[in-house]
Amino acid sequence: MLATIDRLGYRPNRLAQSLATNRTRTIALVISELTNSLYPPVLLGAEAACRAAGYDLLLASAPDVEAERRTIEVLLDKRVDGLILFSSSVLDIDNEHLFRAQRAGPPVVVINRHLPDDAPLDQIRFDHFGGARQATRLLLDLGHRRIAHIAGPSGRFTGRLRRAGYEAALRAAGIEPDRRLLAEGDYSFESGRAALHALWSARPTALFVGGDVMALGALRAARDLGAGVPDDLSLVAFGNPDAVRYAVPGITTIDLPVVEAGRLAAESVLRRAADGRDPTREVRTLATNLLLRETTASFQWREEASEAAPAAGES
Amino acid sequence: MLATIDRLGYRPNRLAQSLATNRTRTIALVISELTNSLYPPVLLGAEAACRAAGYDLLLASAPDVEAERRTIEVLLDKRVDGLILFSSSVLDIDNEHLFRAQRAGPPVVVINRHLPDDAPLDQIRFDHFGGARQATRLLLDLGHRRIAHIAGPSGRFTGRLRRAGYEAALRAAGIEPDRRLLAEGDYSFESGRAALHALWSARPTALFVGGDVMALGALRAARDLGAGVPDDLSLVAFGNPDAVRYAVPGITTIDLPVVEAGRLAAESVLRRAADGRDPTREVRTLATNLLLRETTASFQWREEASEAAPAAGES
DNA sequence: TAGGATTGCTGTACCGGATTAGTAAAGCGG
DNA sequence: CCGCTTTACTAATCCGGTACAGCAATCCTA
Repeated sequence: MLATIDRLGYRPNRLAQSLATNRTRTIALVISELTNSLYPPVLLGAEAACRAAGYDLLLASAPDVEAERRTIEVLLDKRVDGLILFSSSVLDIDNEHLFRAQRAGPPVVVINRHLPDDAPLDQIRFDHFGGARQATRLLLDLGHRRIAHIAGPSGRFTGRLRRAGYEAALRAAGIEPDRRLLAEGDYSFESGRAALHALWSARPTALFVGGDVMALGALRAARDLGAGVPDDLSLVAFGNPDAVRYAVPGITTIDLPVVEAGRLAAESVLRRAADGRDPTREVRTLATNLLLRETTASFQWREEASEAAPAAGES
Repeated sequence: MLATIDRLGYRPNRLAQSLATNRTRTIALVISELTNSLYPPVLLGAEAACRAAGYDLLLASAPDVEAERRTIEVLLDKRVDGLILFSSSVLDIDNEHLFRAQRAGPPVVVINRHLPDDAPLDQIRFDHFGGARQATRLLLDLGHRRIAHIAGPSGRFTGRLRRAGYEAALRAAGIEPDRRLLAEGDYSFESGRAALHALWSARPTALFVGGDVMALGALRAARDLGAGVPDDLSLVAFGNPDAVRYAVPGITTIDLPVVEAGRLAAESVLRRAADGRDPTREVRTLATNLLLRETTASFQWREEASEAAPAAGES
């Protein structure tokens, strides 16, 4: 009997099955920029968790909020059993459609999105503040005092939090953040390059860059300026180590646990899909990892001495 | 009446709808490596075409052939109306599952996959041979005679075709390809770097690299070797210009019309989804574009002259 | 104005399974 | 060996729509 079924190549019609059971055994992962190097590992983690639970994972792209709204509608129409969003870090977007989806539809979990702690859905966060503090501390521990920062856009919470972490670390070391040592970029290569050019007159000996691609730009700027890295300038980046993989020298990076984020998000959504409506909400914040590579070195007096005039001391 | 429907937020159950109509108004795009910089534009093109036709586009990942097989099963189970595959360029994979899907299920179209001309599905191809010939001709026209080539893996048809185009261009110019000017890489940065190091003793004045990331590696190698680009070595890459976006100098690249490939693939699959089973098969080959940037320059005698001994002439 | 054609609406049979009720067969203890 | 419970299989109903048939009402033309 079973052999016959197999021989005839029978496959139950999942549409009919889903219509009857009201479950599709499918989770959807909504991503914004396909190019973002953080996605592949997130997908990896989520996919593994889903397969382990016997669920399928579908992907959908949503380049902007409007597309996200549409995409979510489509996925709800397809009756997915769960929704994972890893999208925009923009601050002032309207998230009402997420709440509506979560209310009427399947469980929703967001990764790295700016939502209040008491938002009615599970959240996976990265510790941008702590990571930035970690980066800055490293530079402080190496003896640097004039530590510049190229921040992400202030319209993104990632940019804001990282800057806040940087400033907190400085203050904890008794250093008042210097306006002239701060620049803002837009996460692009060019903005990173321009930022370091602009900062250079303030004579930083170390630099914490709030984004991986911007760090590549800063590295280029250092070469433009004839500044040796790490001899004349120590550099720490924040972001995906894979994105800066081909840079020379290898950039010391604050790494985000993205695979784990994907896994946790999937597990979260799967649990809720199985257990029915559980009103409790989880907000988990994942710690960053420091990946020491070649762009960080102890502060050396010689550079300062070789300059025309030593900068006014600040301590 | 319609207002009431709207106010109550009624949405027809697509599962039931699809079960009854046997159509899901959904196309699936199967991708292998999420990191591949060619995907975003393909997605762009395919998505636009699908939306224009009122279809939804879903994504699914399939890192290897086994995963691809599974993924296709899942998508067939979901009763998608069409399947676009843009996956592996490996030569000796078993494509039987594709044919089976096409036979029993929705129309299938492949982008850049090694299949015989008479395979029972639509194909979108890139003119790897022509593009490589175009690249090599450019270098020939600039006066170069010692043109090296870093080929992709011979286990990939992309690697083979590009190498063939390179050799054809040389022969057409009366130059017999020189074994010592040929190296094979695996499309990785490191292999490109190592390849140019290995080729250097053969004194090339120009280099055609069969892959974008390998070209970055070659560029690095040139710097390792103290060779100025393009002064001492002209360089043309094959692949996605975006992938080498941040390289200095800007790498002259043979560009693939990926957006168009996505669009054509979607249109193809949509047409078949609508028109029913049409036994004719289309194989379309898309021409490449030459993107002139900064790594190509005319051959200058001075370099040869400055060398210890001129290479044995070949023409 | 009658007859045939077009239009509009209602009713019913599916689509392909899951679920549950219903029934027959088998198992069990007394 | 009988009556009751357990197990096995069959039949009916439902999931939420689509599609087509059937019929009444309206329209057109000769």
